[in-house]
Amino acid sequence: MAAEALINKSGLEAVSIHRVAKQAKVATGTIYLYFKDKDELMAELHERNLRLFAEAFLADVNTAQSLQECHSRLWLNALHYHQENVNVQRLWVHLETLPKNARHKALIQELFKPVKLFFSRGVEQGCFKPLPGEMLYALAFGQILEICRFSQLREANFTKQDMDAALLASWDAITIHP
Amino acid sequence: MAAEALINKSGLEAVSIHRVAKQAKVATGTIYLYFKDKDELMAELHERNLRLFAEAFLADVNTAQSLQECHSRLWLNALHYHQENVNVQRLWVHLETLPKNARHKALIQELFKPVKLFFSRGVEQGCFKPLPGEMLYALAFGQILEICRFSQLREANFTKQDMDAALLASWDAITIHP
Amino acid sequence: MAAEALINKSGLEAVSIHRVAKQAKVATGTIYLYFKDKDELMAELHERNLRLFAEAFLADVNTAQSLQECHSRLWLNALHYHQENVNVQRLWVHLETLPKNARHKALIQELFKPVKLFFSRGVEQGCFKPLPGEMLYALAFGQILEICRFSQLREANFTKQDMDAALLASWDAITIHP
Amino acid sequence: MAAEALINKSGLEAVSIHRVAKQAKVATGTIYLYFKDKDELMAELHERNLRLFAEAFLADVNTAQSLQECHSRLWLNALHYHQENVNVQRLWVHLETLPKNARHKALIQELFKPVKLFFSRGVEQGCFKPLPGEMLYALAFGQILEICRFSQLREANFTKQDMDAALLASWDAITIHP
DNA sequence: TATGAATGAGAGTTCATTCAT
DNA sequence: GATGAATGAACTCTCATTCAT
Repeated sequence: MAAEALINKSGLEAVSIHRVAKQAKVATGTIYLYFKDKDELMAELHERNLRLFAEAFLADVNTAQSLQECHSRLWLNALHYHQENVNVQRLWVHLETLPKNARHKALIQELFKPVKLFFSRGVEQGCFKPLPGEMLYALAFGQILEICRFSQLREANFTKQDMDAALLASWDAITIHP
Repeated sequence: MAAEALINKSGLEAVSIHRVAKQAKVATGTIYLYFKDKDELMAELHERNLRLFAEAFLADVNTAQSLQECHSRLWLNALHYHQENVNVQRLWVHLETLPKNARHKALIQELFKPVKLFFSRGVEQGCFKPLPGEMLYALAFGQILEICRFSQLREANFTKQDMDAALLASWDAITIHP
Repeated sequence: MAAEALINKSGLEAVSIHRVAKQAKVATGTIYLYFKDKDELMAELHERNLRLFAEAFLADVNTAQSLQECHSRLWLNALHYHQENVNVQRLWVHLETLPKNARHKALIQELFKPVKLFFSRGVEQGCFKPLPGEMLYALAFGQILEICRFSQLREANFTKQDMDAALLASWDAITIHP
Repeated sequence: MAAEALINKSGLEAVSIHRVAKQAKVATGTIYLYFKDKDELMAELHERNLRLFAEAFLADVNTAQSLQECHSRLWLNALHYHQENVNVQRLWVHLETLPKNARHKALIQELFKPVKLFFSRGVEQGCFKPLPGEMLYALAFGQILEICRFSQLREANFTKQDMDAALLASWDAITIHP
């Protein structure tokens, strides 16, 4: 989508219908044949981003793998995605304030169902803490955005070892300890 | 500050100089007596927010307390702050893309120095994982924003027990395990 | 052009984008479809004025005419133009302070080439003083603006004879005397 | 006057009451104790400029000198003044469109009386063309602004000889030829 | 007299949206 | 379906002017 190129090039503020049309090499009015208004365009952009993230997040993850292997892949996938798509964060934060329609929530449910299953599997096996899936998600992956922010703002330069330790810490956070 | 009320009322987009002036019950031009331009207004708003957050975050925390007690208070302070100041997140993400000036970074360093000390104390005592302060920060508190997001979007209703477990998980994430 | 009408009606200060749009009976934004910004609008206005002046100045002047006939027509043309376009002077003075781009200077060179040729012809024939074209221009036509100013401000009412004498004086100024 | 410094520093557009007050190291309101409004301030600025110009114009000119000596001094005085006070031209053009009050006209009459006398003396002696003083003024000095404009815009570099010739041409313009 | 904070109209400019072609 | 000129409200910012102190 053309709007995406714009965001990555010049930031969220640069997204105007005019510029999106120019980038997509169509006329201004044409945009309105495909989207009711700018909000809808942004919502679909968000949906697209969610799909892309889900795809990247779940890449090479399957039920045949051990819990820890799954966790490790998910965590690293999320890390790499956010490291490479810095502007997406801003878009998310921006769009998440819009009134969520049911369709949207259903999509999220569907996209992240495998993650939910992964967590419930872990809980059933007595490996993960007995908590709701959303909470385990937050505990397991919530640090990633923060880590990326520190890296991006050059307030910290984390080493490979630091990252490995973070991955392990994420595992420590969700698993049961003696 | 009037701009704050607006953000909490109608979101970041609603912050126009006109509206800020109206909210503050002054004329448009008056704003420009106190701020060079909108960027400065937003930057000072950010600074103010940082201070307020730091204050709330560090409330009732002192070096006489045990590491775990400190951690517990910090975590709960952060949680409550974010639960009560939902829109602040969006402001932060917005403002963090602006070019950070040195003054800004210095402020952050200063405000969060006690947190840094807390982490280095824990590392020295062999209790926390030997990682940079920023990483421990991300591991200990990074889930909080995510937890709040889930709560706010009503995608999950966490119980008191869930929250306690999350606090413990945060502790698990940063401490060394046998 | 609508901006022109405004200048003639209410002076240079009255030229605001809003008013120009109103005069032209279009919306404000429409102006910006045709001009990048106000500077460009003013620059094109200036260019237009230069062309109109050059056209009026050179009307009915050709190389078949004697030097004195040429001079006489040029002088009267300039006089009539300035008498009928009083506000143009102000616009010129205003615009001449803007940084002149190369395109602008080239236009002036081109528009007034015939005048330059006229002066160099006169110099070659030993009739005009051997001076640069610009100087001869100033000597031959520089009084006209001043004459118009006096007339306009009603500080003097010149007769037809006065004007004829001024034309002759202009000729005296540039020609060689025994 | 403080406004003058501003004009010479940053041009006519930079003259705002705020800046004038700052330059003069008084409060904004203080300006309004001495001037009814901005128009009056500008009018007095104009008056001041007229006085300064008249003074410079008439420097070292007296009735004991020959007509040609007088003319020569006046012409050179005017030239030097305009060469050194480029911004004044713009101010004049700007202010001359304001409605001239009687006081203003009287001042001009008074300031330039010696020039008028000079011209009438020349006419009486049969040396100058029998024309109104204003016309002779235009013929004798009207080229100067044009010469300065060419010089300033670097469209021409006049030599000392060119200038001398221009002075002579001015004399030729106003005197009677056999 | 002198101050300077406050005013609010109006400047230039952008942009989501419409509609005749 | 597709166009893109036109719209006009809303934006940021400036400035002559006022008035309580």
